[in-house]
Amino acid sequence: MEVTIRDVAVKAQVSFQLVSAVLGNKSYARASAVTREKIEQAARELGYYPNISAQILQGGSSKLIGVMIDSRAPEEAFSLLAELEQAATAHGYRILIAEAHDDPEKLFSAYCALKQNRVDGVISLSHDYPGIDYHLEEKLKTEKKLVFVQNIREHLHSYVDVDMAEGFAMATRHLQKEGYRNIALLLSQRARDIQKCQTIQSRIHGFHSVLPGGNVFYVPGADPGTACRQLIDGEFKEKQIDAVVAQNDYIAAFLQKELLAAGKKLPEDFGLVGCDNRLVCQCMPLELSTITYDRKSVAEKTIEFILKLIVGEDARLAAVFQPQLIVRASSQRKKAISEKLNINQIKGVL
Amino acid sequence: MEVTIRDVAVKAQVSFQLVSAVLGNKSYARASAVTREKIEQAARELGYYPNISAQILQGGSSKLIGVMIDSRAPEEAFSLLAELEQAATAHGYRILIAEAHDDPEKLFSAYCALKQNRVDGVISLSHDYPGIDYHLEEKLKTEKKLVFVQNIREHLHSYVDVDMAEGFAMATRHLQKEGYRNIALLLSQRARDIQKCQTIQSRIHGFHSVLPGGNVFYVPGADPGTACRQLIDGEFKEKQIDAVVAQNDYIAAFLQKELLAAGKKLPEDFGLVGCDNRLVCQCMPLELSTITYDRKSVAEKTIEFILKLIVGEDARLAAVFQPQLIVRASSQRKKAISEKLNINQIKGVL
DNA sequence: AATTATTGCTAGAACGTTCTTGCGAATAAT
DNA sequence: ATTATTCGCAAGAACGTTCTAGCAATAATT
Repeated sequence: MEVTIRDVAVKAQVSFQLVSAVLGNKSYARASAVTREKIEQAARELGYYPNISAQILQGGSSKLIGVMIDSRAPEEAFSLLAELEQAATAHGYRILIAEAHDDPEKLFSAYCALKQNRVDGVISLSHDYPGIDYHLEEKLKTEKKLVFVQNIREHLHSYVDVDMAEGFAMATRHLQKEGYRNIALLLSQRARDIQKCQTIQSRIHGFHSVLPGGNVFYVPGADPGTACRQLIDGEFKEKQIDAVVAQNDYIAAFLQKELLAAGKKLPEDFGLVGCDNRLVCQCMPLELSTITYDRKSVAEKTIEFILKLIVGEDARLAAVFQPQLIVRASSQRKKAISEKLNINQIKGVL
Repeated sequence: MEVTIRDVAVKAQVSFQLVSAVLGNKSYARASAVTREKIEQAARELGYYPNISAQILQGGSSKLIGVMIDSRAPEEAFSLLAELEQAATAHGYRILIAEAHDDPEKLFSAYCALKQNRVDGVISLSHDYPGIDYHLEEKLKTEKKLVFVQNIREHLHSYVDVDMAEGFAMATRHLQKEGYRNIALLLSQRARDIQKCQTIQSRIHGFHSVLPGGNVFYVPGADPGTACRQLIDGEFKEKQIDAVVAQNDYIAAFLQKELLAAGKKLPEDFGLVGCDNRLVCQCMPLELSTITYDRKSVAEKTIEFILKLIVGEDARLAAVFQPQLIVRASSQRKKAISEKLNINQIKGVL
């Protein structure tokens, strides 16, 4: 069925071991130019390509990098995955995905599955599911070739992270400078109950570093629209909130929608900053300001780290990227007031 | 280093072959209850898990399904990938991803890489890159265990598709019923030059089946906003277009944004239907009507097919799912007029 | 001219499985 | 009471590689 090294050997009339040495151009391969050519031609004619399983079995590498990801993760995770894929292929590696739900047991079994498939290294991409990776870390104290992306810090393992605390601080300061008086933080409820969630905590921390004791609200991921409406009529009015930094762009977008429907003048009455710089920012009536980072850089650094670990570097590698604030119309109060920009521009809507 | 079957064997004081038989509970394994327990306990204590490479080598299956995907593909592809991942794990399989750019050579090399990794079957997920899969099909005439998703039909291989022609026809008919007089199709430019692109052609075909000779426009993916603005001021005005079915939700969203900015009364003056039912539909000021399909069903059918092919079913399997039209505010002209719905609702915007 | 190094190759062993065959002992069928 | 059958296990071989060792023949060094 399968073309093996032995088939090539008989065709080239040499030992199969020599074929292995030549085709894998090993340092110990000592073959004359003629035999070399004979072998290569035979391989070409037979359409030989090596059996990776056999190679792995005798001690080789799989050239596989395992990625643990929650398939129900936010879109960001997948766009990061795409970048990881790109970076990995650039170095001759492939990505093996393992489902990693928010259950620590499943996460660990995903890890085992990856190891069974002889991946050379593992990347943990599960976002927003706190406690889990911590659990995993407990179990994985001995694992060296593991990189956490955007979810763990100050632990045993290597990681690549984005300083979202700073990102949210930047956004809050920006809203202050634009003249908003009462800025709140709007988070997705999904993560509410979990105190240890790094991604949530850093957002809160960054926000409170600028506005100690500032209001934090939550909307459920399931129906953010109605929740926003209720907030606008209720707590926002009550506490005179006039600007929001949102956990992600979609929450900001839903809020913008409801603010518009409630008759608010934007961005004068209410300022908005989202997070992630998704496409939705640019197609909203008032383009959304947002906190973002360079996904390509993060992915490349992650691959760089895992490759270093694979070749045996015995260190805890860490990198933290600085996020970036993209200022668009949704938070430019001063400009809007001075230029009466949006008032004129959108006046004719209905 | 690694815990092998032999380690378990010495600990349980049996032959390693018996360990293999018992742990893999083979039909030919005949062991007494006591030895069985001894073996299992030894395995547990040593933390044994099988070496897949060795299993594959002796003829076993990798329990891997390869997916060829363009990592720069639209988000839909990745959400489908997530569903595939789910469905595959439900059957004990894992997903191995291979980068598949729009270059036929690279696509083929991705295929080879998957085969090298001994995947049991292959799924082609590359969207919107026409001609490629056709090329691939040429090269892969002999490959049986291959399923195309949403990009090829009427060819040699098995496929799962969505009848987007019908979807776009439905959308067009719906807009007609709502009283729009001059409906256009708005496509993404990226695919314009390629005549053979199935996904584009079926959209056009569906649109023209209802409106023969209806206008088709294109916007570049890079800057849809400005393009929409130009269309509104130019050709839409000229040809008195008053409704659009868009290739995807984002194009529809950008158009809505620009229509609002241009002072159009929506949905009375202009009707909009998008495609894919992404989150953006629901956070736009006027929620977008959209054409969608059940990604979960498509993914599950795909996995069902590939599993059938893997177990040796020698047939060309095909499934075509019917899309679904989700009607939201952006196309409900009659309702808006009769209820003066949005006029009142959004009046206060500025 | 004798020793040593190098070249060009073959042979053996190992990686960790699974499957087939074999072989005594216990059990069942005739 | 004798032959068949099943049970409980072990031994051998194979899957396709790579790596080390070894052995001639030739080339380089003394």
